[in-house]
Amino acid sequence: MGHWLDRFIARTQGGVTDNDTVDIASPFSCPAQPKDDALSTVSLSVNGVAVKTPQGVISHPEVGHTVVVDFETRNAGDCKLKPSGAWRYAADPATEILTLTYHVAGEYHLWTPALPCPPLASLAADPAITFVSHAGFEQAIWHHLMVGRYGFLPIPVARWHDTQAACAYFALPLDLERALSALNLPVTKDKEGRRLVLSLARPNRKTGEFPEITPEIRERVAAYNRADVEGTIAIETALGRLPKRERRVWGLDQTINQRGIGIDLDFVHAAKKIADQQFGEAIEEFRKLTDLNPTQVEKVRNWLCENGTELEDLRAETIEETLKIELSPEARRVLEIRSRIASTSLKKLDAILACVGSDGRARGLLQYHGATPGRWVGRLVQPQNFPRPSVTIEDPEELVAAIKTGDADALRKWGEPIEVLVSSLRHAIAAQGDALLGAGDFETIEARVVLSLASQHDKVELLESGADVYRDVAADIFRLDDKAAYLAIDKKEMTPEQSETRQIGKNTVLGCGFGLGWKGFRDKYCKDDDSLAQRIINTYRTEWAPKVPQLWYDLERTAIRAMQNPGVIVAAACGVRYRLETKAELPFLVCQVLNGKKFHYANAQLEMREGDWGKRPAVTYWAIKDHHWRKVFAWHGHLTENVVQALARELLVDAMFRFEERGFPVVLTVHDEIVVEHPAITEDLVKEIMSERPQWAVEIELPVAVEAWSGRRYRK
DNA sequence: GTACTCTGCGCC
DNA sequence: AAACGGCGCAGAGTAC
Repeated sequence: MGHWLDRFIARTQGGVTDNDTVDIASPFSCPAQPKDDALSTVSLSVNGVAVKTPQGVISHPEVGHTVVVDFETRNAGDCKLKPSGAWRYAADPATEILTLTYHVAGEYHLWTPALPCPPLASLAADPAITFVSHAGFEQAIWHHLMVGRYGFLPIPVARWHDTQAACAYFALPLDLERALSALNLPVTKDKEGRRLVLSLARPNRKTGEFPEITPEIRERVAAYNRADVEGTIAIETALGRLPKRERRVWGLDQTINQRGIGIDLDFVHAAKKIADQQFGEAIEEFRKLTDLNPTQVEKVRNWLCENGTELEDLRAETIEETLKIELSPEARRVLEIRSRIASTSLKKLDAILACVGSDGRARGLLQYHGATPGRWVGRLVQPQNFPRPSVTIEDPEELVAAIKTGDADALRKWGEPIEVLVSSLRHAIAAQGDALLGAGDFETIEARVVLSLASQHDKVELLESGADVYRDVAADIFRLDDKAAYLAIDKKEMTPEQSETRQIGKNTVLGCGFGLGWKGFRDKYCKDDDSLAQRIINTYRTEWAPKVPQLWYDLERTAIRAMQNPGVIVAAACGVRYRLETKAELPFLVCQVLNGKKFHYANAQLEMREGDWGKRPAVTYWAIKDHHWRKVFAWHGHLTENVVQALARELLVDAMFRFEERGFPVVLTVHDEIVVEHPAITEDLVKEIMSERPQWAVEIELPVAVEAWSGRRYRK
């Protein structure tokens, strides 16, 4: 092993190179259980004037430098928190604060908008004080209401700590209640309080008036409010602060979420007008034929069955196949409409309108460390799953101009109007003022990382040489008659069908890299052909990339050894290390990748499992799965995927910091893609900034390739 | 009304 | 020597 691995091990001998040190203020230390009961504290400390701590006596160095805050609010208008997000909601003039509970120096205090509050004001003014809250809501309310309406001083991001970000980092549930429960901390379930707060944001059905906030109601809300502060303190005490580098990443996340991304509202309104009209017509026609809604899956299936067409499901692919055979005209029409209507992508237009601010920017679209290995996940508009265009047009502005006419017929020269709209959805995002968007993505990054980690260098080189391995694999899967001709097509000249075939080849290479079995492959790509699926999977594992399966099994063995030896760092051949640690009295399997970045498997256990190959140990952990906190098996493919995604995320984060340092504000990230907004951004600059490699990538001989563009509008 | 499950769809 | 890729959202239907 005379290569990078030796150097790596030599460099890191003696333990974990830990970049995970705490960098802000002092650890939080105050009792999770208050001494006083809720109501006495509430009534005795309204607006910060505590009986035991008279106004003016609170001196900041003695309070642990920390204030834990939680707001209860309502909107006596039509702005809803969930679709609008915290920033639009907080900026809405009809949003009002019901109560603010804050905890400082071991005591709970209540603030309401009625009175000034000198102690709270001086806490906000003191740069040494950190404000702690669960999620970004409190920051948004502070900015728009406490500062904007009540004259408190602003609290910059650097002075906030987010317990939800800590939950995300440790791969715990993000909502307060389930995070507490996962950590075995006491959970206060105040369903009545919750109902009360919700009811205050709804007008009375008879009178149409919003409920009046009486002192009694406010007192009840305050009790509910206090429970959330208690919960936030409990999380803070259990998890502490983010490690240094992650604290920086979170700070960048907050900056991106708060700066928002530019929206072309004229475009969105016009697109929505066409979409509503087209959907309206299609649904009406569908109703005439079936007396049903196209979205009623089970009922539509029954209707089709009664009309002579039996379908196992109504997925687009199934419908596409069915349309190839002979059908009654009615059934054909029903299927055509259904497949068009089923795409809910155009709902993004509504999602954009719900969360965009009065300055035309949408905020809060990303969740820090949303996935186990640390990638962001999308929120509100879900900017990470914009449809890839099926209709491609040289100049987006021509298409945008056509959509802005609001006339569906203006789109027909490119195709069916709904399909054209779906294809153009990304263009709703646009640079503002004289700025441009610049975007770059790391080409085939996951395949490169997994092959590099596995030391399958011949295939890394193949990818680097620009060979289209995806098309190569696709040609095999679909047994294309003229493979050479397919490989020879210029990528930009490919028909949608040819691109789609290539996309399947891409998914295959990715899936195979992460342990996809032949049955899984068969069900996805070749339903009736066991032997083809077996052949392809077998070829990948034994001929194409034989070192990759070794990587899987090594990672799994290493994780199991770490589980068997609590506290001991166990390294895999690729340099990735695992250790079973205890955090908040729970076992966490910690995985540390090549640059020191850690990610976590909460409540990890070793379990003997009966499989096809006899009884063997398996790692289990707990994660949110289908909205539930439940046990999950960490099988080899899963462990490998997590490691690869963590490394890909680190490359991305490094590049995001480089953009910011060079003055190019990042406005979006989509896993392997970064979007910045600046008048001077160019394709070449994006490539230059993103192509720089960190030392670890050089050491594992991981080449990065960046595909980039710049322009006024977001596009693929 | 709210919470949950299921189907379906989109991206990486 | 060997499985189940990850993620969020919309809408329908159901239970409470």
